[in-house]
Amino acid sequence: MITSNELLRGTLRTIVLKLLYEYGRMYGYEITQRVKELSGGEIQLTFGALYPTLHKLEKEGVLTTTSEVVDHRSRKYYELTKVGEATASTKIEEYFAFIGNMDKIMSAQSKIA
Amino acid sequence: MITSNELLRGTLRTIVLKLLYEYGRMYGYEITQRVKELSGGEIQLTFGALYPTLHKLEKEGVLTTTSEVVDHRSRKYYELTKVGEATASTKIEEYFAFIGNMDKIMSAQSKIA
DNA sequence: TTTGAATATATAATTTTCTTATATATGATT
DNA sequence: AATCATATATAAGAAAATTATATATTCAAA
Repeated sequence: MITSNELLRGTLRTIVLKLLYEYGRMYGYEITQRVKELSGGEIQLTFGALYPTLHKLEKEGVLTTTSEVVDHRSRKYYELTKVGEATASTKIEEYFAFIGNMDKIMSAQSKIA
Repeated sequence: MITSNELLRGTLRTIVLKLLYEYGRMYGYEITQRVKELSGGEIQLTFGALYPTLHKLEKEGVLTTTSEVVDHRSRKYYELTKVGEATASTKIEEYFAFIGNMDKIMSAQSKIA
């Protein structure tokens, strides 16, 4: 299980934005569960990283929050703003571009079989 | 050009190990140039991140150094140790596994067209 | 001839980001 | 009664990266 793989560094914002872009409003716990589920249990976000990131994105105007009480437990839903949707869209594109470039490096071969 | 894309965070060790694994001994400047070349100019490593990483890997016994003077300029070559080769091999596998998992997240779709 | 670009390594200060630990609280299961 | 799952959050510390700076040589152009 990848919890603190160094490669996870730098991907948190991108993951959060992608999920909110795709699924609409979500709450923090839900985001961690969705990531776990989608990755077949391999990627597990930590709350200590997630919440500060969500709060930062809110402060930046990328997302807005609405609180609800469900089953006597409070939930805080996060949703992309209009600006946030554009941000997410850009980040998603940047992700695929970056992976394409990384792939060129990580698939490089000096010795041809 | 991706110089300080946040996605680059956490990939430096992996990139360095991959290049040394594939090309054998290289010097710091050469690593930055190879990365730039392989990525079509899109990924540019910074020295402030590269050298501390190389020194740390040396300290960990992952690589060894040999200094040479070429054209009156000193070069410090880095080479994987036997332990380092195993480390690199593992890291390379981990990279592809991680990307596979990220892909599941980044390709998720809620709305089927 | 001197200025700038390319080559080459390195460190220090600061900032950003993440990990780990901790706190709080409810509901369901054992 | 205890533990697991659900739910949010912060604080201390560590790790990693950015930005700035320093040093020095070679080569080409102005």
